[in-house]
Amino acid sequence: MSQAPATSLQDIVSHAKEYGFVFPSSEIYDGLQAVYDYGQNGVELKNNLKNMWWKAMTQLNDNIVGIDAAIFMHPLTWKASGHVDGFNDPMIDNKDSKKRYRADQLLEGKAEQYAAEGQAEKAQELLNEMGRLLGDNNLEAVRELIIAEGIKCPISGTSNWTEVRQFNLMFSTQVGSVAEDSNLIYLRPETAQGIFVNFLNVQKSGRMKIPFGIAQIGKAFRNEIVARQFTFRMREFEQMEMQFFVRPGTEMAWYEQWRDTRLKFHQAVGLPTEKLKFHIHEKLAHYANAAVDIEYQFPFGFREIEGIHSRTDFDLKNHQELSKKKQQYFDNDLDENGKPFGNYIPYVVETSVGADRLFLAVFCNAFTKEMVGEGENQKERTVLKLHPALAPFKAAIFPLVKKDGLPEKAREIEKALKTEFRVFYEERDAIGKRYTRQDLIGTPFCIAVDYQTLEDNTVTIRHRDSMEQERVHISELKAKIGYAVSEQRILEAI
RNA sequence: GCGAAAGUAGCUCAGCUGGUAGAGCGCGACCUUGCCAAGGUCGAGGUCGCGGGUUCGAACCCCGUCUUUCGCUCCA
Repeated sequence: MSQAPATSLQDIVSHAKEYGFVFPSSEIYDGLQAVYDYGQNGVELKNNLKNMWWKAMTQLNDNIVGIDAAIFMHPLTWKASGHVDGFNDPMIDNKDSKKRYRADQLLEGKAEQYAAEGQAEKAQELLNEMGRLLGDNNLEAVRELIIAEGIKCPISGTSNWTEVRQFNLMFSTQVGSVAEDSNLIYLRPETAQGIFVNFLNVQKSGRMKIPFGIAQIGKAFRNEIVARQFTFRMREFEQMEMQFFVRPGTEMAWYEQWRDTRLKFHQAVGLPTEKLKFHIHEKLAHYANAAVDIEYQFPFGFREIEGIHSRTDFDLKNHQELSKKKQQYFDNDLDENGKPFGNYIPYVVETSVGADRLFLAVFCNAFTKEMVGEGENQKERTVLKLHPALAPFKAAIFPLVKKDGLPEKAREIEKALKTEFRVFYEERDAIGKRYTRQDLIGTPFCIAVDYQTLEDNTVTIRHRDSMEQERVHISELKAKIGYAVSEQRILEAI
């Protein structure tokens, strides 16, 4: 038995394109970097994943409801979230080493050096000056300050710096049909804020009691410095986020619970335990007091597919401040002294999955090259071993040959099944070729209609992963396929 | 943004020291065919990423440009 051939990301990218899962955006115009389109099979798989997530959140938890907020939001939203101030990093390159640094980090490093040398005052002065210049957006002065401080590139040892440039995380656009009157607004860089600004709307209209959650699936947009690794980093991507509102002080318990629940979800959709791990953030973002990523082992290494963050009351507190609208909740539950917990701004535990990353993880995991057959008949087979509930097509129906009434019989079966499952009918080419085509797109079952079918109404079901066949009566098909492809199997495993 | 490599049929790729483009698979039609990419016959499909230059002549040499991949920088 020879070894199964190694698979690379390149194989997966090619397969995704060849079989209608993912196409490069605007390919006829040479493409658009870091943007991809989902094809006829990709959209099915992605929709199935999104649907599983939606049900895992809203159907399995009676205290979680969903919303669908707009992509456009009031500009102050991004002031409150910290995206305007927090993610505009000034960048500078060293011309000799070609290394890029964050200008503020270079200056902070220098300040630390002063502090270590006992010149605390000088260190503070430098930081103040830097803060002032960055506040004024005076990038040229920041560069001059770096040069004046004699900061050198650790690699090249020179001060041959380029100008300082701003890295813009958010995409902006104009709202208002007349150019002069229009306002600059941003395409949302995360869906979370659509949930936060609707926190009270949902809480009041749904009579929600803490703890409760709001789930949302939607597009978000970010400028990436580099876009690599296929759909792992895209400028336009889709998030599946759930913000869970809790009483302050209870957030760590909920954080741990959601961390474990979310891991189970990824296992339930078919990602193997040994390819998943937690990665705990040591350095926390400006809004979090605890953060962990669920990482999947892609062909290019372990990478984040989901983040679970304890966001404290950072977002709601800032929205309250900027909007001047109270974001408080009155908690009627009684504390240990028998008094209501009363008014507070809830703490938030966030679970945030990249739909595209989950898709890529599931696709990479399903993509299998294996050797089948014995001796001289041994050959390579490529098969997408998707969880049956996620597969674009649930079953394919083939008449063994295109004559003698077999196609008519097969069409009858197709008609009976198509209202329940997405099925594929094909009568051309040799049946082996048809089986192979279905393997390539991950169809779990192939139903073959042969001469025996005409006599006793039985067909063969060929199983994708084992390639084994079993003969069943036509009347059993719905139950047999239905169980295998049911979402219930996934939801029960969470 | 820097460095390196690549761009030829739907896909994977070949194409020598410059001489008007090829294979395999796939695709379409027909014939054959009783279960794992089956055989046969015929057929469609390419201004060789784009623009310029050198040359009698460029897929090939030179310059520019775009796109992709890998590495570095960044990563909420």
